[in-house]
Amino acid sequence: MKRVEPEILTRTERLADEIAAAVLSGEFAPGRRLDEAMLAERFGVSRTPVREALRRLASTGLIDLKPRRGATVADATSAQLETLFGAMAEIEAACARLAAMSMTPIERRRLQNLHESMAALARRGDRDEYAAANVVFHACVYSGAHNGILAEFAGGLRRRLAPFRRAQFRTEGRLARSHAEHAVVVAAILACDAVAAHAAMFDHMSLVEDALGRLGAASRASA
Amino acid sequence: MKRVEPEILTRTERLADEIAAAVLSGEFAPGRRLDEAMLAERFGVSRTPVREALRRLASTGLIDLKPRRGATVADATSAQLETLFGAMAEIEAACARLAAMSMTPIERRRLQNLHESMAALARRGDRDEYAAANVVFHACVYSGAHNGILAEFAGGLRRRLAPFRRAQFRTEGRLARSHAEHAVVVAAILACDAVAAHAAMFDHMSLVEDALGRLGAASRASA
DNA sequence: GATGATTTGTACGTATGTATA
DNA sequence: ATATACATACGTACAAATCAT
Repeated sequence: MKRVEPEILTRTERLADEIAAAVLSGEFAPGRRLDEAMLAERFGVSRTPVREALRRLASTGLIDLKPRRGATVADATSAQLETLFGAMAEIEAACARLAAMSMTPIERRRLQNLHESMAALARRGDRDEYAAANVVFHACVYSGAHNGILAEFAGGLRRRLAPFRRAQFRTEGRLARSHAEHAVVVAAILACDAVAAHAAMFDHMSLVEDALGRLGAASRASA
Repeated sequence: MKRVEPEILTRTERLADEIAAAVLSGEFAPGRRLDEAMLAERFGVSRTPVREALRRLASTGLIDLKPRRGATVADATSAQLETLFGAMAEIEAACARLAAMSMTPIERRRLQNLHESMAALARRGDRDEYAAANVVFHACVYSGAHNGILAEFAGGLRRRLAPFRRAQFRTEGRLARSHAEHAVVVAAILACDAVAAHAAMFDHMSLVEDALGRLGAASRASA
């Protein structure tokens, strides 16, 4: 059996995840200055991966980055972040719609099997395994849409938002809810119901945005 | 009076622009490997700004970047026309959906005025003027969606498809039909009917594809 | 399948620009 | 306003992984 690619994570990527988690947990408050030396020491790496992680996070809008003036934690209300999540929801929903219409029987079967195998992971609460399987799940939908351009867009957005998505599975009960939402998506796709697939996927993606919205509201309230 | 910030450009940013220009001009063909040392020598800088420029370009989707395997120019131009048009239809439809929900009264008014002014152009059969106005019309919908990322995607697709779209308004009666289709889109957006706006725009874009499909079939038949 | 060449990932030093006293 | 301190942008060296032979 062919294994999915082993998901190589470079130090920069892990760092980006950790910094994002620190920001989302509120440890690094909005407006706080993030200087490279501090981050390097704190996470036990040199400044090079720190720099690259900061660039990556800046592209998602999580932090602001000005030349020669360093990085600060962006206001969680940053329009860019909201925009990214909104675009992601739209494009994933479009992929689900197309997938419902044009997936082959084999692709449908594969999606179903994958979804069922994820039930065990959700029950076990195995966050890492579930997160990995989740990536495959969504990739299935992309490829099932049979549109390389949309898949490319979706993949690009997913990469940009990866730190938030990984952090998200840390919240309690998220796995079970995610799996339940997937079930609705899968049912609609298997039933070839394009409208329902669109709606189900849109809902699923919107919940991530909700979590972030609550975070932003909380930090605004405390200010 | 406060001046806008003087826009300091770091070496990395200038490099990203130059590399992007080389890719878009076709000098760096899709699929081509972009190794850091080559780029560094060619543009007369060290590898550090090259690396950061590549990270930045990867986040826009212009190049592919895999850990330990380097960068390649994203294979976008090899994608089939059908896929491009399909993606375009989906994204335009998504923009129309969002626009129906979130356009401001002023934006709605502007869209309506523009649409009405295009009626005269369609009646006169002024293809060039109509085509120009058509670009503005769709740009209105993008900006009305209030999502910069989707607008960016839509604009990029429109640019890529521009050569194919130019021919389309030559078809007899196409102007009148286009305007009639726009009318449905505008009505749905003004009525804040998200579902109808999505459907109307999707139809509109699909018909464009159809027209081109017939054109392609005709040229193939004559070959 | 092993080995060497090439290229990326990482560490760290230096210079320049920014902010502060 | 000038100087001082400090953080960033860039350059370079080394290590590790990939690929070509």
